Amino acid sequence: MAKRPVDEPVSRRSAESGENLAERIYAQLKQDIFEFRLLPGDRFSETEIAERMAVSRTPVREALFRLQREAFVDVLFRSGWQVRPFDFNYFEDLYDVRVVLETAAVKRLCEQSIGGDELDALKQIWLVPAADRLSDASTVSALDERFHEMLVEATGNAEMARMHHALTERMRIIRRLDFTKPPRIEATYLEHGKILRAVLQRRGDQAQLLLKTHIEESKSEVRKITLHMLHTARHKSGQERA
Amino acid sequence: MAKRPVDEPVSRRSAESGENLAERIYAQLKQDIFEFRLLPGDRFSETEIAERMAVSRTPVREALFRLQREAFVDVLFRSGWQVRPFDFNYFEDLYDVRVVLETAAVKRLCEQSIGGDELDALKQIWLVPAADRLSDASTVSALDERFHEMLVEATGNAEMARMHHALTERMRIIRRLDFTKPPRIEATYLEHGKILRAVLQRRGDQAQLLLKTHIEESKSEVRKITLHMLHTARHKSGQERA
DNA sequence: GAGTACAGTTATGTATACAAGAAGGAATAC
DNA sequence: GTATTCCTTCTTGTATACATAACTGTACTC
Repeated sequence: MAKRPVDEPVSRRSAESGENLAERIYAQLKQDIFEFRLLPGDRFSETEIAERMAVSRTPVREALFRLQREAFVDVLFRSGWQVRPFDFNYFEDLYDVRVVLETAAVKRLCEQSIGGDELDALKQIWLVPAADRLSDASTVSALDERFHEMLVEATGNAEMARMHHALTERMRIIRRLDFTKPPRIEATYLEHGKILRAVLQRRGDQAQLLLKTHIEESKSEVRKITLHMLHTARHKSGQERA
Repeated sequence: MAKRPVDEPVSRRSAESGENLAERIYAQLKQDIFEFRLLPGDRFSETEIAERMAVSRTPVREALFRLQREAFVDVLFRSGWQVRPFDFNYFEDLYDVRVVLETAAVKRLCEQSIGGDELDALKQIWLVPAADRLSDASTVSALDERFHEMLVEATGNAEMARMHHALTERMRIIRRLDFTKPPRIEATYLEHGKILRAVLQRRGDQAQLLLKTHIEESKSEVRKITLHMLHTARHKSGQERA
């Protein structure tokens, strides 16, 4: 698409790292939030970010506005920016929206017998012998995200998939904390397997119930463990900085 | 060049309307799209908008990026901006998402007997004698939007309401075209009344079915009439410009 | 006459300059 | 010691300058 110039003196840098600065800074900041280098409640200024990333304020502002729209940060009128503080009600609402979207998706999958490709792909990952299961927390966490996203994608509704993906991104920060303990990973394999089998057998009601229970379990787990995990993360991040 | 606004002092206006320029330009551009002063497929540049609104490119770009994220416009790499062309599959997907969110909402309203205040307010509007009904297309169109939004808001899930509101905004351009004919208005009163009564009687299944049918009817109506309406709107807008 | 090369125009992306207001600290009055 | 006032500093919002690449039309070559 983008035509390559014959010689590449300056355009090499932009080609390497994501086409434009604003995009790169957006991704970097989001990663900083996900990995608790920027903590909920932390305040910072545009200049500060710009200097750290060695760019001007322009792309930084563009990235920040995008993060603001996605509810990761708030701008305080002429008084800097802030990583949005934890709000459990907010996350619980998001979990409920996920229940709505995903149960609607599996209902459609069962009733219309569609999404064969996506379901096959999921089988390869989740319906495997116990010995073949993965155990790395961050890997399983990513697979978990994909499991739920693909259920929605399988319906073929691109806009619903897009909205669900946005939800997933917004919840990642809190969902990661849920995957630090092996029992949680094991339970995930068990429950995803059950849901998947129900969908493959086109048992809509059962699939919906299993899925709803599964998500609401995560929801309650999260509320239990988050405060402690956040403090740990905060501490660890503090050490890394020093 | 853009230093001195022709119509009004820019500082006064910003104090009056919304504190900052980017917000104002965002609203103005969105309105231009809704009212077909900017037509799907139209191309324009940042400078062009900036000069017309008598501001610099900075707030214009901010507004455009927001509109881009909300799927109203596309940026063509170093080749200007474009009002997103009509895509019926896209709008159909949005209608389906609305079905999912709103049926889930009324289900919850019926099962948990919540949202009394919102339902009361809706009663005042939709369950009135035929003589008291409104007939102005744009008024009824706005009330129609609020009807569906309030069903979702009544569940108390702020994030679901926010997502639904975003959907409503994205669909407004096409939904307006649906309300130009009196029969459509009458049908809306009838169907909203039925849905509302079912919800008030906590008959969940019936309410869901009525709502689903109601939305899908709009969806099919829209696909039928849009092309013609769009041409009319394009013509009218051309006359206004000349 | 057709195709290609080249330069001028114009687009967005990025950096920088400037404006206005909020926050915080120091100094002063009591 | 306490409260208040002013001033410095730092913040975001906006305007402008500059960089780079794509498009377009023209002139030239074959």
